[in-house]
Amino acid sequence: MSKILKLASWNVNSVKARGEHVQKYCADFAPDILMMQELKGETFPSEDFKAIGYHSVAATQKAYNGVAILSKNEIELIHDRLPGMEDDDQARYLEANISGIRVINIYLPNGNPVDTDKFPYKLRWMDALIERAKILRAQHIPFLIAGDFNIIPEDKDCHDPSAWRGDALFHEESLAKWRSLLNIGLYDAYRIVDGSDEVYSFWDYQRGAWQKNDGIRIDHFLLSPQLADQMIACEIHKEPRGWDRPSDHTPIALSLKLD
DNA sequence: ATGGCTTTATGCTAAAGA
Repeated sequence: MSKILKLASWNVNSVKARGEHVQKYCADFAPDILMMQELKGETFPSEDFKAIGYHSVAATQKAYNGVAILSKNEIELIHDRLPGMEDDDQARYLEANISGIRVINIYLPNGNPVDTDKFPYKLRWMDALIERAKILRAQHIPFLIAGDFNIIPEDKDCHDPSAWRGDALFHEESLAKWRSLLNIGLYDAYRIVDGSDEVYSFWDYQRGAWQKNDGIRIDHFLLSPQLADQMIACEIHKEPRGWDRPSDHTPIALSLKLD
């Protein structure tokens, strides 16, 4: 009898400001694992999630960044910073074993403006992620990388490609690193089933972007080959973006068949 | 007129997000 594991990833844009939304999402969708990014606070409200049946691990810092994993099953923390970026003081990486799977939650640097140090930092971070993924592939560990990648993979992943040319999210150098990551043998879960076009995961708060569906797909699940075989579904849950005082991102969800 | 956000913080302006 096989079991289904439901995972989701969501950039919440402050876990403090979005506490009720996260609780509602957990009640509605009941993910076994929820990965969150942009917690934006030094403390993580683990007790609030324990009260609804979730273990949690978090990497936090004051005001910026921050990532957390919630799980109904036990979590074995492996790394709370990206190997190869030991000097990085930004909270952007968690790696853990859950239910026999290596789960990696990332908040990949934005990289804008591209004429500042922020862009090379993004590229360096991606290089380290590629190296980490190569090691896990070589060890034949079934793993997935989920989170806010701050990468628009292709033209069809944004409403208006011309508006994003040269941006760090759509820059040739960023996309080259993205392709290197895929070429290790990872699969963009949303495209395994060739998910619908004009479905995005982020809409800017400004210029009526949500109302016009002027969005971008930058939140992703990358799967190692074995997990790609076990995938049942991958979909973007648009509803939370329409809630009152929402995050500017909406969750992406993945269902896996476990042996 | 049209579209002028949202969050955090040694706070009342600035920085960051994307």
